[in-house]
Amino acid sequence: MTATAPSIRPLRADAARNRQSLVDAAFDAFRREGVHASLDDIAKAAGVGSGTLYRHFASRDALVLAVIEGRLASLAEVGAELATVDPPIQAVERWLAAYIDQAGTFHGLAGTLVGPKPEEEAPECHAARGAGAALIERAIAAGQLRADTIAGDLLDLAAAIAWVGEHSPPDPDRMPRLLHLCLAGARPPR
Amino acid sequence: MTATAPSIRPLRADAARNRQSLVDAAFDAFRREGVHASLDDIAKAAGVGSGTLYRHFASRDALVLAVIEGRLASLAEVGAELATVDPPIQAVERWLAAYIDQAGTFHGLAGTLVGPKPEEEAPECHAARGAGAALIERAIAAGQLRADTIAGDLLDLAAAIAWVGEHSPPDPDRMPRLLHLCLAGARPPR
DNA sequence: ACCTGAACACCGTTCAAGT
DNA sequence: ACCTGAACACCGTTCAAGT
Repeated sequence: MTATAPSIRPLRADAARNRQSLVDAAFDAFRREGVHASLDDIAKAAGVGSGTLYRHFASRDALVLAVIEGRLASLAEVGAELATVDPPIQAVERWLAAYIDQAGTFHGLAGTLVGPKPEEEAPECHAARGAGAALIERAIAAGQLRADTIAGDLLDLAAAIAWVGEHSPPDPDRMPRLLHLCLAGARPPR
Repeated sequence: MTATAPSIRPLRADAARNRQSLVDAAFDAFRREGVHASLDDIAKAAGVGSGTLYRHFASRDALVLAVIEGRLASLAEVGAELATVDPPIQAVERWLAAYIDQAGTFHGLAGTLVGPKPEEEAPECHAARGAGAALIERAIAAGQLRADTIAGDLLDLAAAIAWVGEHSPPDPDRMPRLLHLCLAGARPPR
């Protein structure tokens, strides 16, 4: 299931409006209370019946994805831009830092991003992670990461670092430090 | 709040029995459904009223801690035993592997263990993490970890690795691999 | 001192009835 | 085609009444 695959036919005008209201209301609620905010309250805040929420979003994850869709897309773009930045390992570090940053937008979001099962991974999520993986492969090819580095390991570790951030007292230095540590561990022996 | 600090006076016999039934029932439920299993069901399975559960355990975390108390204690013991194992970095790796392993006992348990706020950290949890920190300090003193390594960083990364495990398809090689990567990142530059 | 279980407020999800 | 909101099953938490 590809989570809110937009139907080929456009939505009826009122349905499109409702959908957008739900996404807006969800953004507010997630920012205030995390991704486990009450769906009922979101529907109320959007001014629609709860059934309408379920009609548009089959699951909580689908709604979360819809809310961060744009951010995931820009993460993919950033990846494309960084593809020419040298040294390659720097590009990787910058991109992963951005990924961690995005994963910290809402409390609980890291759990939506980690280890997606291929068959149920949303396309935007796949694109974003693919962009990161490409940068990692480039750094491997340049000999700046071990040849046996697994891109998924570093992506999931980045999500895990964001998760640590959700459970720690705020410390702006900590997450870059943890990221740097993980990347250092993936450098080739010299 | 130190979570289920055992009162000085022993419990009445029936209360002690109820408490143990609750811990046993919770263990089963957590193993089957993770640490977010229904507290009502646990009380039912233990054959007590739900109020009794709340009387013995002020919060879900307190119940979780009571269930893993023994495992945390043995983690502290293992730490003491490893304090003479050489090389020190090996002792650290073995202990953190055990920590990750324990954190994987129940789905959701990693979240109970990560980044505990000092003032509300349970004593058993404090003892276990202290044992790990001691091994880390020893490895630092031996020059096998960077001098600026922060023990809490490695402990939380270990919990984070266990969390990744909760969200990935089972792969027995992955978590040792991720741990090894993190430790490699904390080795001194040479 | 401790236990019970009804009561309350809340939440996710479905679906018959409406437009 | 889409929306509404009542209905259902469930859950955490409290507390008056009991022993």
